[in-house]
Amino acid sequence: MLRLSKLTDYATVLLGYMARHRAEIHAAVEIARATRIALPTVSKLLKLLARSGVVRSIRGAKGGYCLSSPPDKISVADIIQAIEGPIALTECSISDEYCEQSANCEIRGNWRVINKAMRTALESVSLADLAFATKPSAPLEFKVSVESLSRG
Amino acid sequence: MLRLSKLTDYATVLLGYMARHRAEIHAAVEIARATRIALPTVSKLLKLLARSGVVRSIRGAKGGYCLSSPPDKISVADIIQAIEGPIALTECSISDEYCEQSANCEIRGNWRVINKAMRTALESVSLADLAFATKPSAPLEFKVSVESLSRG
DNA sequence: TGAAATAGGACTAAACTAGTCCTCTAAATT
DNA sequence: AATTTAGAGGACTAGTTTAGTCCTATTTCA
Repeated sequence: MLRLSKLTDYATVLLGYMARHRAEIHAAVEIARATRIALPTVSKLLKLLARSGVVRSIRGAKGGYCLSSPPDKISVADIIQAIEGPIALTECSISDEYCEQSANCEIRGNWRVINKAMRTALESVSLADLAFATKPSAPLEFKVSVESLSRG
Repeated sequence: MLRLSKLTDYATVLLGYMARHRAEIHAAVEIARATRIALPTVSKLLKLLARSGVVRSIRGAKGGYCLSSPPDKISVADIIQAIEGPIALTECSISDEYCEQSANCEIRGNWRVINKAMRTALESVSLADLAFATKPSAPLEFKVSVESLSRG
């Protein structure tokens, strides 16, 4: 239903914690305790996030994870992509398969534009926005402007 | 993966056909033939679209379906909602359940803003945009601006 | 060397999706 | 009135995906 997976939701929670306690190395167990997300799940998520470079892992005793960039340099799009793969609303926006019908492809060409806009929108919101900007005095601002995209 | 369902994709194809042949009543069989989507699937989709008022149904012999408004008055958001239900990236943006942790809820409060922005974005693109605006001379324009939303 | 961590991947149950099919109801035609 | 055409509504199924767990290997510290 145009829904993010639960795991991505968890990932933002867990990265939010890391953002609020930056410059420290956090073991998976610690993050699990702090966020009350089950340890195996936290582990899995951190591994995914590490693989795509959102967090850095330090192996061995006293190891753990830390954010690989400051929270305002990590976008929501980065997080989603780390957990769910490429952001694309429609199938053929990723895999450029043969479209049986030109009429359909017209439609899908335009879907591609919408996809692009979505991605841009999600790229414009940072982990810092998610993790910190919750004071009533500082509402999250959000602006996207995607114009005159030619389809390709 | 933040993906629309195949069915929604089909729905846009089939509504695109209807948009391009407006002012006519189309039986499900006809639409199925024209779009090369299997009849039972087309039926199912049209029923869903009828239920939420995107198309109007005419029962009985010589019956069929037609768009209930002009293509530029039907938004992509309408179509998605008809097929997939409410547009909300995160779970608790719909069902306002109890959040175990205030830290988590901060994050989720901000998700709500992003959801809103997404919805606004999808509301700003019409079926007409999808179905017609594919000429290289007329690229699909797309502009969203969501600012200073205070969280609810 | 032993303990503490992550890496990587296998595995499972539950949920969802896509797609089909069946019966019922409504309207038009004859 | 009977017949035919077409939608309404919902049940059902196979296949896929998601969420979550667990196991084994590897790395690092002490």
